[in-house]
Amino acid sequence: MISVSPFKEFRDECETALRDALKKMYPQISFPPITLEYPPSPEFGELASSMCFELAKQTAEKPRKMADKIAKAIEVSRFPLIRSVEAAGGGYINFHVNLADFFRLTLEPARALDTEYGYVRADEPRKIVVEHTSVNPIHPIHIGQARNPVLGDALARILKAHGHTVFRHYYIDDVGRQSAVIAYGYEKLGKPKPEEKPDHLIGVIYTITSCIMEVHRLKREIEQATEETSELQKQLDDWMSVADNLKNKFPELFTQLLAKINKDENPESKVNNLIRGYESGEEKAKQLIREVCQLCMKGFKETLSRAEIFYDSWDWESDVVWSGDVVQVLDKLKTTPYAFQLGGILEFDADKVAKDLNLKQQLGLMEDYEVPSLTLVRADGTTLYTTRDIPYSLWKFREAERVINVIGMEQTLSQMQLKLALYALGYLEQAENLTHFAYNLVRLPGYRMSSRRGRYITLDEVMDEAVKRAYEEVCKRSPHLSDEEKHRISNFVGLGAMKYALVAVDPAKPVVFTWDRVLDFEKNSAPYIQYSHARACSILRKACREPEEPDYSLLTTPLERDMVLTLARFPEVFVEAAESLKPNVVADFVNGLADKFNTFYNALPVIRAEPLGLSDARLALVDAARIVFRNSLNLLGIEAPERM
RNA sequence: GGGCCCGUUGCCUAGCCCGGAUUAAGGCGCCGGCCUUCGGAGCCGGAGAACCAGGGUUCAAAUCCCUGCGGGCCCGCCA
Repeated sequence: MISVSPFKEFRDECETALRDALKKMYPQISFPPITLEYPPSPEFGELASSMCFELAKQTAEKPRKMADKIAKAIEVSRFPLIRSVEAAGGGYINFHVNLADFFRLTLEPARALDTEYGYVRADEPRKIVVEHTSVNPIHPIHIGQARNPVLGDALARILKAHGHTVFRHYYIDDVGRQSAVIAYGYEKLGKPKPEEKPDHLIGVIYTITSCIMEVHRLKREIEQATEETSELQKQLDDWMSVADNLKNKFPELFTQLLAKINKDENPESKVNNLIRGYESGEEKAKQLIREVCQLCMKGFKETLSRAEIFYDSWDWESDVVWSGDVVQVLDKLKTTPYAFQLGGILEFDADKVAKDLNLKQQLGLMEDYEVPSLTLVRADGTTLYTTRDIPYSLWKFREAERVINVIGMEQTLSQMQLKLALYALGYLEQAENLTHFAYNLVRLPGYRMSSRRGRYITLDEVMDEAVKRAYEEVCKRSPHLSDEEKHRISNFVGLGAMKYALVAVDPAKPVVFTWDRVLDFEKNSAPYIQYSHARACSILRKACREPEEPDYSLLTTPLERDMVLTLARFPEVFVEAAESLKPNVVADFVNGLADKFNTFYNALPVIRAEPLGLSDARLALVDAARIVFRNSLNLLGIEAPERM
């Protein structure tokens, strides 16, 4: 029987030992579940308990005295992995692991399980949909949005490794107003054929069209206003300066579009007609909008596959609408007490659902907080984004028991309303298994990205720049390589650096984008970890032998102890990342492993170590490290190269 | 007005959910070392310095609770 999670075996032994000793020495007291923590220093062992501080109150003893009695009561000989137990400090109980056995218990399974090491299976494997990216097909994917696919992809990989069946879905939002705007501009220009990446052209047309329309609308509003117009005037000035900017950057397109749009008496109503037509399935609108969106999606697929991020399903929002499911859901909602008419529109009373089903605490809300209601249907009969998201969520639940939506945290409210709508419809299980995986925005220094203003850095640009910088590094560091080799290396180094920068930070924290931050090649970066992996591979390659007779008792330095402990904890770290949906935990872990590995590498010889038993033990250690590097990087969607 | 999230050194980040032991841990930057030894995208050493503030709970608080302050986001017939 090989150990799937070596450190957990030791932990389990310590827990049992402690529990038994407590029961034996203090049968009269009640105690909570055993907890163990990592001691701050090796002299305190590998695991420690501070339970005596709390429990000593029940017996009116000094914590230290209690700890002494318990430590003495533990029969170490019953537990193969526990070398010794002692009381320490004011009342700690410290457990020391039997190092030589523990090394064997860690290194052998790691090497035997190889590509599976660390990937502990979930107790109950489930079918899970991870919906991510879902960038609107109206402009190129920009760096702010790129945090989404990188996180979503890592999440999907982690859950899959945890034994779940994972489906990665991209939701193509083609029904909203923004699609009608781009379609309108695209048609006005005579459906131009893109010469470069189609999503870039679409982005320019969208920005110009929406800017011109915004200026139109504001001018009209100012004309018709009966009161104060200074606020509107300010907005108008703002948009006029955006317009100037666009005119300078894209003079031809801008002039053409302006002339064409100005011919329309009321561009706004043309766009509204398109929205209505598309939603109700009019052939002409269908053809036009699908064409623009397809064109843009072609560009997206290019970008995403370059980033090595792939999907199992591309879901068109319009298909949800045309299937009739939106109408069906609305009809059903109308029969509940939670839908009501308000001056020609249909509203959803999210707060009433939360109250009736007593969900506020569960949703993390104060009892007196009133959840805003949600508009389901406009006065003209068309639906809104969140409305359509209700049947779409049910689609996703058709193939999965759990749905994770990777969506920016600015959508927290609408995601909550969506969940409440599922409750209102009686889909309790689905509502409970719907998770909003929220992440914070990526900002440019000084201002927020705005796709409507054409103010963004595209993911394509970031990848180009990343690879370009990586190429310069490769040329500096490995001038002897062939140019083809240099390009291959700079590709995975650049992309890795970018992904790592986006996945390594707690998603709840905002990221300010700077090139230096994203394209880091030093410590605490993907290239640093890739390099460590390549170094490990290099040693194994040069050793030209298998570690056939490792003598683990010869691994006696603190560096070796640290490394093995880290390798042994990988399965536990993985489980935490998978169960609490924290890809950044993996990034943090593997970076720490690289630190330890490089220190070890620098301080101790492996191949030439004497005697052979020691050399073999260190080789096994390096091999296990190589495996953990690779398996960790795989979870993050970052390549683990054998040379670089 | 209400809600959610964030606040750790000159800058960036980990630790917070689940409170524990010495000196709060790393990276960037700064200073000084290390290539006749398995790959210097590395290693070793040094200087420096921080848990937003104030209360509370506790034997013990960066971590839990309360009140403020600062920043971001949301509260739309946008997505």
